[in-house]
Amino acid sequence: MNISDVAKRAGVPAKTIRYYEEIGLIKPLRDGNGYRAFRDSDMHKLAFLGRARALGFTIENCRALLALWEDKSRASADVRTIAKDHLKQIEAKIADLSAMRDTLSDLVRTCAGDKRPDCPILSSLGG
Amino acid sequence: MNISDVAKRAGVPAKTIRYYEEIGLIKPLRDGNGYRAFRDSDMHKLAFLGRARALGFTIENCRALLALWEDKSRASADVRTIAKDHLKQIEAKIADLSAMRDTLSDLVRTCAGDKRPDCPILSSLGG
DNA sequence: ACTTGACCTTCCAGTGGTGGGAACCCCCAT
DNA sequence: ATGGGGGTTCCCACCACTGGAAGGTCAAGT
Repeated sequence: MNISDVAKRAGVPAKTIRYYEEIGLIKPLRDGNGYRAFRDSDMHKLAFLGRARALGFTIENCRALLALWEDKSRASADVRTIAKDHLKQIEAKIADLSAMRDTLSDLVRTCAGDKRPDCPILSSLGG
Repeated sequence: MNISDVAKRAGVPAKTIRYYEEIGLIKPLRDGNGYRAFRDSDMHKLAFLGRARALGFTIENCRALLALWEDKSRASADVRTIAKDHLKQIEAKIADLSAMRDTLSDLVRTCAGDKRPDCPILSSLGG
């Protein structure tokens, strides 16, 4: 399989695949002409990575998860720890954004939004 | 005022202040020795920027908001448009993160997290 | 006068995870 | 032989900083 085939099948852009090879997440073989030759196992890894990234895991977490996935004698506790930590971070980010949203929607609601210069949004930012 | 004073007072790191000058958000004067000499107006701008950034506005939005803040004949509609757009983006991000959180918390809940290798998290990522 | 230490300055590099594009190679059909 | 659509490496850009090195300046203490 060439890179564009595996990109389509795994749902990961070719550029990203090259990057993942560069940082050692995958190690595709090479054909005589220098082209990357992807095995099914490479494609499965890439699809795994695509799904993990879609859940917001960092690359380093992905690396750890991939290693656990490959390790048939892993303890699910190790996986769960990573996922739980990540979940916590996501929840923290949601909390931050929700606070911003609340403040902002208050400001947007109280701003007339007309031709006059009076603006609670600017007043609030001005202190 | 020197940079560390204004940093403390405006609540913006000195490094960030230098960066804001570099990209033209503020234009502090200079003393004979080359030190930046901040006026009160510079500090107020920096405090404004700090609050806008805390609400998640991009630098370019901050630049626009700052210009409107300075413009005493602005229309509040222009401010409101920027804030509303930004609010929409925040809400979109919250939606994305919430979807991740839901999926992740399901997976974390169904994972035993013990010494055994069976793991719904990895199964889900594996496809 | 000298030293110390806390400031200040500029400049350069790196972050994360791609995306864009240049310059070049390879293969196949016409 | 030519064209087009693959592939390759390499470097730059993004966003908004952050860290660090190398060196100038200032005020206080000895």
